[in-house]
Amino acid sequence: MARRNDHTREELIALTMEKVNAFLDAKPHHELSLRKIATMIGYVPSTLINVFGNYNLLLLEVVANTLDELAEEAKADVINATSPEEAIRILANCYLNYAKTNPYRWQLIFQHKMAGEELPEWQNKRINNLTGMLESQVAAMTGLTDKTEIETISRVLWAGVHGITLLSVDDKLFANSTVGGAELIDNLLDNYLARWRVNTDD
Amino acid sequence: MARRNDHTREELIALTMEKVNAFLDAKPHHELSLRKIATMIGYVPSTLINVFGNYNLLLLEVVANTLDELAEEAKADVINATSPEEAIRILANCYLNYAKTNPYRWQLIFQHKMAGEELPEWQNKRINNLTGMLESQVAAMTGLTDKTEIETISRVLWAGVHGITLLSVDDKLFANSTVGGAELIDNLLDNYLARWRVNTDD
DNA sequence: ACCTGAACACCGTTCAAGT
DNA sequence: ACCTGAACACCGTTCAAGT
Repeated sequence: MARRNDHTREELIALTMEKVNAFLDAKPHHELSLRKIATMIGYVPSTLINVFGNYNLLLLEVVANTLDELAEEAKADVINATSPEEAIRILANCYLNYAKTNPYRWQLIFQHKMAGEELPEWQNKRINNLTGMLESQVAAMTGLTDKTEIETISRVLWAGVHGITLLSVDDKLFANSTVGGAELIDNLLDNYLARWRVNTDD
Repeated sequence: MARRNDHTREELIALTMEKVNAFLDAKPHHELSLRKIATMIGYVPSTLINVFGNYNLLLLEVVANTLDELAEEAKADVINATSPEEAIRILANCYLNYAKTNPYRWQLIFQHKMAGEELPEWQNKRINNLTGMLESQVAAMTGLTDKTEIETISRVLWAGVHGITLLSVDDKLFANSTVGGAELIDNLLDNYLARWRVNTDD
């Protein structure tokens, strides 16, 4: 293949993201490779290394895209909430639904390892953005002011929903009955949140 | 290397498990490879394929070993429980502690993918054995008889503890404060189990 | 019949050679 | 100066050749 200059650096990034996301709509990320991506976009592996630094950083870019998409959906969904508790429930179901409809992209977020390197600051920001949404609703619902307490409750909720989603997407619930992820999330929230629920009859 | 017959098939399996477990005490499984294992035990890659079928099945054997070890520890720990709720708490902490002390072996259980092939029956048995321990304690604590309800509660507990453990081992809790896995598990159980706790003052 | 060396088709990354 | 072809050091798996 001769020297190519059909695309700018930005176009190459966009093209790569597009093709990788399309691939992850159908197949898990462990069937993907740098060389396959290079073929998909009509360039050579070393071109991708040139643009992204290495394969790990390319995947991190994909993860960033996915987190942005998830955050957008979450923001669009919580608008309809009429109470903080409903907002928490909407966020939890949004998380499960996103993972169920985009299993391979969602799995990549958590199966992606930085292999020694530090997570870039912009990635931490993205995650703090998501956890921040939850924390503000927890604060509003419970009326608590202690930061550590709000953080603890938010982490428990997130870990719980995350665990249910994970086992649900991986089909590792091993339930003999037909208990699905949505029912488990309902059960978790019904009972865990009961402690802080303000009596609506007051 | 000349033809080797120093070990029986069983000795080769035991030798492999020993070396792999030792490796996973220090390094994550994604730094492991069939070829490295072969070198470790002084054999050739194709010998391992001959014994285990393929690399995936070799790792599955390691996972089985780990699950057995975890089940043993869990069994040894619950004996000291003076109530079903305490048993649940012990099981949860045993899970977290095992994962914390053997992070790379624990990660392998859930990061290992069968790549299309079905999970063997003996592996399902091992997992049912572990979830069964939890279900019987949930049944004892709540006094519920509905199988689906017991299963739901058990799955929520497991997913919750699993999620907390996962984020804790991966250092993905992103907590600014010093909230650790143990505190989160306590918080989850304190509040989630409250609904079914029999008043001890009665 | 059983075991394995060599070959095969991959992989991510490097860097000298070309434009 | 910038881009990339070819090379490098890996990977899991196959199977013909050897014992």
